[in-house]
Amino acid sequence: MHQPRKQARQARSRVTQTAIIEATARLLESQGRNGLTTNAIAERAGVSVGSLYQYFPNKEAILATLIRDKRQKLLKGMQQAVLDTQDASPADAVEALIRAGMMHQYERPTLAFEVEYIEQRLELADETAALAEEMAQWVLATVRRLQPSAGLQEARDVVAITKGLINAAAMAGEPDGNALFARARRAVLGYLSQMPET
Amino acid sequence: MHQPRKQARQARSRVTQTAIIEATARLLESQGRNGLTTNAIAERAGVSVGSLYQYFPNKEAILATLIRDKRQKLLKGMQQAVLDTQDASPADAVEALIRAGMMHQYERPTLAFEVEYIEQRLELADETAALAEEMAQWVLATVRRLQPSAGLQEARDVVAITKGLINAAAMAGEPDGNALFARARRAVLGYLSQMPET
DNA sequence: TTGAAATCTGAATGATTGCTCACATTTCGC
DNA sequence: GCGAAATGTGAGCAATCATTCAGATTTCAA
Repeated sequence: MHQPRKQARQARSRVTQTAIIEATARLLESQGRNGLTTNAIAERAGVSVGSLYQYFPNKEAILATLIRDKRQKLLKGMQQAVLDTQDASPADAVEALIRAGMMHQYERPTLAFEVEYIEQRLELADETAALAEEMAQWVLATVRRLQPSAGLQEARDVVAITKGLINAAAMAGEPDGNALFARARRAVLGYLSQMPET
Repeated sequence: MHQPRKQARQARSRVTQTAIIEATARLLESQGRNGLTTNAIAERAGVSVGSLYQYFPNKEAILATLIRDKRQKLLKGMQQAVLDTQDASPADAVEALIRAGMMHQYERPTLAFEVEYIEQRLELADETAALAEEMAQWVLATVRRLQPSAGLQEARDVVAITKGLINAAAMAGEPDGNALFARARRAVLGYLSQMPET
């Protein structure tokens, strides 16, 4: 039984690794989980099947890595937006956060949807939940500047609402990211403005 | 080559047909698209594999039928809600519509999510888009009573926002449908209240 | 009661796919 | 340059799965 290679020492191995992940992403976008065979990944990445197993113990691990990468980048982008707007007005801060999160996903909306679907059925559930919770915390911090009575549930809802809009736009093949952003902004600000007073 | 049976004449055949569809739904809920093999469907339905092919030309056709059924029921439920609230206040009408659509999906939220995923990658795209558009029209009619300036895009967004909240709740295993409804109501009414004045 | 149509059965088939392994090629410190 | 470590190769194995088909069982009109 092959153990995946412990450490990549040469530059070319990192190139291969990246190629595999990117090939996986592209195949997911174009074919969904159906066309995603190990042979297809290898071909698309321009390497042989064997190479996949030098870096990943199995197909699921490739997906897991891809998903982790995506999630990590999304989180970083949102953190950055929060930090960048500490001196801005609350409304601007919320806007920037939406824009950061939304645009990040909107760059590859189909991929974002696939990733979300796969996450559910992978052993990543716990890990993903933890990351989602951290994301909700950052959202909460910003949202509270606008609506101090907001709680974690509201933060999660803001994320959910945004995701819903992105997915719908992706399925409809909607091209205009800015129009989408404007509507997401309305949805989020509208939701927050309806918070029960207490 | 087997042609799927043209017409079911005996009662037992309808029982079998229903059992196959329901078994497919249950498997989707519990295992996702992975565990969904024809043999598993047959076993769960308490029939033999051969029987599947008496009623469906292939596996995809089973899924297509399931999806069509679900969509049809959802549409009917929402139409009913609209008709039932023609004399009610605009706010109540919107509420009833949300409740009808949301609760229908929330009964089996995991299945709803799977169905939505599969729809995308099946040849149902056009058919589904048509149904979605019809749904949007019904939503629009009701939403306009509250916000006359609303257009088709807003109606679609209302649906998307609600879907986003349902999916998030499903993934989190949220048990309280009523709390979810309250938040969906806030989100939708909030979104509509932020409509640009014109 | 009977026989033809309807329905059901499940082992067998062929295609697909995840993964392995024995070997080839490339890199790099010395 | 040299050799060992790192990296890459791809035909082929074993498992899985959608689908078929020849025949068994059930239904029902006459």
